Amino acid sequence: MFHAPAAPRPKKRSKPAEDSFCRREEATFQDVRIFLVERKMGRSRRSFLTQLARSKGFVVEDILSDAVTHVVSEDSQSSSLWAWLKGRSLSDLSTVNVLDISWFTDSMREGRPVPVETKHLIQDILPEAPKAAPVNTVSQYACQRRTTTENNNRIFTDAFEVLAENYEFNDIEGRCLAFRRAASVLKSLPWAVRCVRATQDLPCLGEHTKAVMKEILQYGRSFEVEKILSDERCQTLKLFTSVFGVGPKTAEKWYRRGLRSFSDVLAQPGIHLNRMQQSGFLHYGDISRAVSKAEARAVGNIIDEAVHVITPNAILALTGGFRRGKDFGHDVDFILTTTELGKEENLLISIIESLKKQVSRRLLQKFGDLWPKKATEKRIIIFRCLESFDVCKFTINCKVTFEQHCSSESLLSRCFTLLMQTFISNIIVE
DNA sequence: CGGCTTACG
DNA sequence: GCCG
DNA sequence: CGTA
Repeated sequence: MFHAPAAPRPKKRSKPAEDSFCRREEATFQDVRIFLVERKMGRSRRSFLTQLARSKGFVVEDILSDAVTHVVSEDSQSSSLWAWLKGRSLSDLSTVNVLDISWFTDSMREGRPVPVETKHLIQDILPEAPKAAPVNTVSQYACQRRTTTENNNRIFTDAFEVLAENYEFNDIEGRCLAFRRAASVLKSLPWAVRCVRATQDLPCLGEHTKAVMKEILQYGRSFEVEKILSDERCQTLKLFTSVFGVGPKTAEKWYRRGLRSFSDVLAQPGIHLNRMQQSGFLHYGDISRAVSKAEARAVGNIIDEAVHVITPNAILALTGGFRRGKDFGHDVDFILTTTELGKEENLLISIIESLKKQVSRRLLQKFGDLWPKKATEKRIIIFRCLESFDVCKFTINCKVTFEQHCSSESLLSRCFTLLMQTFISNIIVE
């Protein structure tokens, strides 16, 4: 064990405690002026430590002023300490050493102020970066913003989307994009904008967008937007582009031919619809209708079955809007994960083949007498099948669309009868 | 003043 | 239109 | 050109 030295230490630099070194000019260490933070330390311990330090020739200040060089605290919760320090109107906090009690005890032990080391420092947790910055800082990049379920700024985003669409119809892509971005930023806010000043630090909002917002805040409507909405050409182009397979160019072409309605288009002898547009008209109602969460889950179950026949260990997870808690969506997103590298090879193709057969089988069971006369599988399109994505070792990003025409009301059949847009994305192997 | 996502059918 |  |  350790034993106390038999003889007292020959000569410590200790001074008699009763001597008063309270006065600065008599202290040994003139350039170190300590302030002890009472919080968490307590008044009695503070006064004890003050006396101790002064007895050893240290300067201890009673009040926190610009004269203080070393602030010592027992409160290791730096955020609250720094918040308190910032509240004391010191001229320059950055020149003050903010120290743990360990610096003080080390210094007492040594009988002199020990050099300040990193271990002694109580550092401010990123000078108000995590506290104040996120409150009104919104990334200019959509992928760095939260995707919210709520849109607290619909009055503005609806207006922006009208303007964006109008610029798109007029082939002004830049401005179109700008208004889409502005709408996207406002959609990401967890709060409703009440005055233009509140948009001060938001990205993608500039002179024009803010003017529109100001107008809406003031009058509840935008003159510019209303003018667009009342425009016949815009209305017609909007109608035409609502058909799957019909974009701004085709819509414009039809409009210029004098066509104004679907019947005009369908009755027009010279118009030949491509496959996409044929599907678009054929399934117009189904495509327009939202997909419910129950339908999304049902679609998931069906795909899940097919997946497990092929790769029993693979995991299919709902993602996208439904995973975020949305009740309705326009598509259904999944992430399919395989357990081993290589298992994803041809998986998507196999699943699609399997689903094709399953669709036929199920519909045959359910509508045996109708099959295959009325319910005919039309096609399966694989839109994308890529091997890329930095974040994963391997991914397949694939959009699968297949359609099935059938007129049943049942949930199961609706999964197949509506144009089932299933976004099987990111087949990930980690 | 130029750029504004990218790939596929 | 907004941004770098 | 249209879709995702």
